[in-house]
Amino acid sequence: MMARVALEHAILVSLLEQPGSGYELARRFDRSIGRFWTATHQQIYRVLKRMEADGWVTAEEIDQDGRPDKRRYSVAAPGRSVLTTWLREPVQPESVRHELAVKIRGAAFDDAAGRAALLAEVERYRADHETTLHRYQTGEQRDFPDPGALDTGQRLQHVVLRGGIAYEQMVLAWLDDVLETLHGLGR
Amino acid sequence: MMARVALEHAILVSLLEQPGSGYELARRFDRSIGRFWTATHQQIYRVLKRMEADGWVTAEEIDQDGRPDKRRYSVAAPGRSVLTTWLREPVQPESVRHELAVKIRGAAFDDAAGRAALLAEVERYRADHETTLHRYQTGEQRDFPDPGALDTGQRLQHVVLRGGIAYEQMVLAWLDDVLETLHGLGR
DNA sequence: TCTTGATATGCAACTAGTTTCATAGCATGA
DNA sequence: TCATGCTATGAAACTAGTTGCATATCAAGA
Repeated sequence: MMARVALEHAILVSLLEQPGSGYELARRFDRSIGRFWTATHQQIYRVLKRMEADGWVTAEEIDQDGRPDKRRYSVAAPGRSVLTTWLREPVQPESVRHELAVKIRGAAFDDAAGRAALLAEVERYRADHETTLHRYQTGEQRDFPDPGALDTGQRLQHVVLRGGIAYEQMVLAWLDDVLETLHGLGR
Repeated sequence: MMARVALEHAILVSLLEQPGSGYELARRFDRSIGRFWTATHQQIYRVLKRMEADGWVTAEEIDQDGRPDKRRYSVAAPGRSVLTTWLREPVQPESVRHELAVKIRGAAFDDAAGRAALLAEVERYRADHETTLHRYQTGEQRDFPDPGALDTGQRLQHVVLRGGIAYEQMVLAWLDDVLETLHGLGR
């Protein structure tokens, strides 16, 4: 039993890369880690409590002046061994929840007004992905200016980021195809 | 409240395209619909019961000789109006759960043996995606041999399938990049 | 004959994830 | 001064999704 769990492992990786508070983790899940694993702050706080109780992570209270205190978490030895065990297990297929694709097929059962509304939504959605792509590309130039001079961890982070960039570029090209197809229905 | 729900909507679209039993839906979710929305047969049977109770779908008992009876579901008027309402709501960002990406970043905290094991997993994973791509391409040639002569529903299904193909091609190219990067760490 | 596998449906128990609400200090700008 | 927004954590209630088990028919092959 157990085996796929998942959020725990993403948190362990993130804390090994850089210890931090629940709040900081939530922001990372909105940014870098969130590219391939999403989580709300509620879930993160809950899972961190459980991981602390199980001895996978340790917490340190940090007084901050001007701001509320925070609890900085770090990975403990048992957490690290949980992670390495998990790393050697077979990779599960990625799971996709692509609402837009469902809506596009659903548009066949709506009228012209509905398809026009969908078209506008696709354009908004495209703009969001364009913003995301630019953010990734800016991050790449900032964090990996000299790809020849990276250590192991940085090279692995870089190849994952390149995956995010390739994904966004693919999505943008596909959305152009979708827009053209939706326009073509009207003719 | 309510609004994102989701599996219900994917089932409504699938049943509008073609009425069918829970079992048949589960197979479609393993194949075509499953490209962008996954669900187990348990979840599908449970949601179908609820949708039937809410009057979104109607069921018809079908006797089959040689096989167990089945219940064929069709979308009823209230279900159709639920769907069109949902179609006009803003599209939620797709949610990605990409375990492999977490493991790649995690590999920075494992030893050479762990990275070698990951490399083998990435190769197996790549073979799976190659199979998926071939299945999509075969399906495309079978279902859309003449892209000029398609009705609205088929054009929309086709553009979603092209998205699946573009996704698989992008994944394969990225996995080659990952393999090269993992090999490069050993040198 | 016996096993395996496909068709076909479902309950029960569990785990994961979301939403709503609450609290509290300080900074910034209108 | 007042509203807004960011930092920071959390409880409670709910919804969604997974896993394990159970059942039954029939076909195909060992």
